[in-house]
Parts: sequence; structure tokens; C-alpha cells
Amino acid sequence: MNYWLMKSEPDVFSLDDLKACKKRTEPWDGIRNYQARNFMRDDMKVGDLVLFYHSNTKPPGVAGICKIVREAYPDHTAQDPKSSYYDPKASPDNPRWVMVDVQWVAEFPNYVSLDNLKQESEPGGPLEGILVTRKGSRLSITPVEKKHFTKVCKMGGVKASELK
DNA sequence: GCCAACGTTGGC
DNA sequence: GCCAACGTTGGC
Repeated sequence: MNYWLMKSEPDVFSLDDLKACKKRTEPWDGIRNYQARNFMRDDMKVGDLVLFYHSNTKPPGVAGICKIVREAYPDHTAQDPKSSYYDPKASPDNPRWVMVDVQWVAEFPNYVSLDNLKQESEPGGPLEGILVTRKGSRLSITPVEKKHFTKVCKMGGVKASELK
């Protein structure tokens, strides 16, 4: 079982939006970065838990938890000329990009802002090494260590051991 | 809106 | 295969 952090701009798609979806489930489409794609394609498994991060908002931070309910399959928006995610190099033979399905799990009673994360990821801190607080880190999907996942849940006011 | 950091593209 | 130019991300 792996843990992840996934970024989304809440103006585009927020944790609340996910909660409002049918079965609280929605494809995570539009990933157009190879490193992020490879994480999805090679390492994401059904049941993996995800920190749902709101980017490009004030303040940025982790809003809650979702989980992987379907493993990687072709992202059809890459083949749709009308989609803003259209990629002319994608085709049925070579879909090029993949997506996964995620399901809403929990909203944090306490929003965990990027500032909070930074404070705890200082040298010697409980989140030392977490990728999201690294300078210049733009990757929209990053793996998260179990101990870091547990700590962020605690900061958010949720017990990681009670998630399902 | 600015811009640093990073990824991608394409000429050579 | 190098690298300049360009595009994007995302905090501030």
C-alpha cells in the first residue's frame, strides 16, 4: 500500500467537488507530466490513500483524503480536440496519458496549510523530507512516506488508522 | 500579476 | 546530444 499527495486547483476541482460526484468518485484526468504519469501507471494501486492538496489558492494546503479506486487506464481527454487537455500526439494505439479514479474519503476538520507543512518539515521535524515543501517542487503527484501521511492526518484532525 | 523553478521542444 | 527558447506551475 502506497501513499500519495495529489494537487488540484480548487477553482477547477476541489475536494468538495469530488464529494459531490456520483459515488463520490471521479477520474483524475489531465495529468500531462511524465513523472506524474509514471507514478500513476506503475505504482498506484487500488486502496492507496491520497492527501488531496489545494494549489493556487489562499492558503494552499491539504484539504483532506481520497483514495484510489481504479488503477491507471487511458486518459481519453488527450484524444479529444475540444478538451483543454488535448494532446495531438495521443491516439488509440498510443494513448500516451493515463488517469486513475479517486474516491472521497474524508475532509480534514483542520485544514493543513502549506505553512503548517513547512514548519513541520524543517530539519529534525516530523515531516522532514516531504516533497511538497521542497523549493521549486511543481510535481502534481508525489509519493508520501507512511509516517508523513500519518502525521499530516494527525495535523488535519483525522486518525490515519481509522480511514477506509 | 510577478517570477523562480522546472519541463519540453526543436534547431543545429 | 546540447542548449536556447519557450511554456507551465504555483507560491507569493
